[in-house]
Amino acid sequence: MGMDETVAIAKALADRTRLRILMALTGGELCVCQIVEFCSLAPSTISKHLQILAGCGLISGRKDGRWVYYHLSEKDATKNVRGALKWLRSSFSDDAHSSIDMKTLEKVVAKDREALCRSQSKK
Amino acid sequence: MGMDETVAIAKALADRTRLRILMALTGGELCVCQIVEFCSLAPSTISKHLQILAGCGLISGRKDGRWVYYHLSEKDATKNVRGALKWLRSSFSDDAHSSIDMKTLEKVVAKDREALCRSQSKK
DNA sequence: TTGACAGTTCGTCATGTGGCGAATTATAGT
DNA sequence: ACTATAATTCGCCACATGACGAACTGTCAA
Repeated sequence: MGMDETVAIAKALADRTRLRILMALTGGELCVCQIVEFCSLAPSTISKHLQILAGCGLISGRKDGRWVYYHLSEKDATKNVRGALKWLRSSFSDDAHSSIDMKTLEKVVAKDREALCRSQSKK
Repeated sequence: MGMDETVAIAKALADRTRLRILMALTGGELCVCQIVEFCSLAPSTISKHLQILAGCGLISGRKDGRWVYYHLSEKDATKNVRGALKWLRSSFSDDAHSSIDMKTLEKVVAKDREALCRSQSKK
């Protein structure tokens, strides 16, 4: 506990891509391939971001077969993490751009998950 | 407004020195030379940190003669900044290390301000 | 007006960070 | 067992960041 934890959390939040991931996860858990599609970045890049977010407890992963689903930490999180997520939620709620981004997300979620993964492997 | 502001705030918080400055300022405004002493870093380094914190509205400066005093933003801050500061306050309050740091700060504040500046110019 | 000095800005350097593709790991289907 | 594939890890590169000292700016005192 202490300042180092706070620095780690702030570092995790100090990146646009990671904030977009967290914002996307406010709608519920997502598969890695969905996050990759949403962010339009390489799977290796997204995986690294997810490790950073999970490393300080902001998100948690759940493995289901070949797929891994990530979700925001809730009750299980430290008080510090919960405070950070609370700030983020209020920040997103008065963010005009978020709503545009959320539409992008809806399109991704609407796609069939298997078709999505197949389309990624073609690249 | 929006995500860019949130990223800027998070970047500003993503550094141990800047967090220590913010923590110190929770006790009220401080002169730059006091912050320099508290952090044990070069004035140019501290100045840069203060510009970053002020740049996203977390702190404000007040010039008084040759001295500049910085303080945490309050009512004048955006909702986003106020949310971030609220998170930080709760974070500092359960930080065991903060109390040690605050004693360091007390010693700095206890020193005569002019004597402090003189001792710095000797270096 | 000249000198001293608080603070900022500038130039430089070492280190940290985000991006990608290639290689690796683990799981599902044939 | 073998192949395909979701995800992670590794190695690399370009760029951002934090540190310093030197130079600059503005203000007070002699």
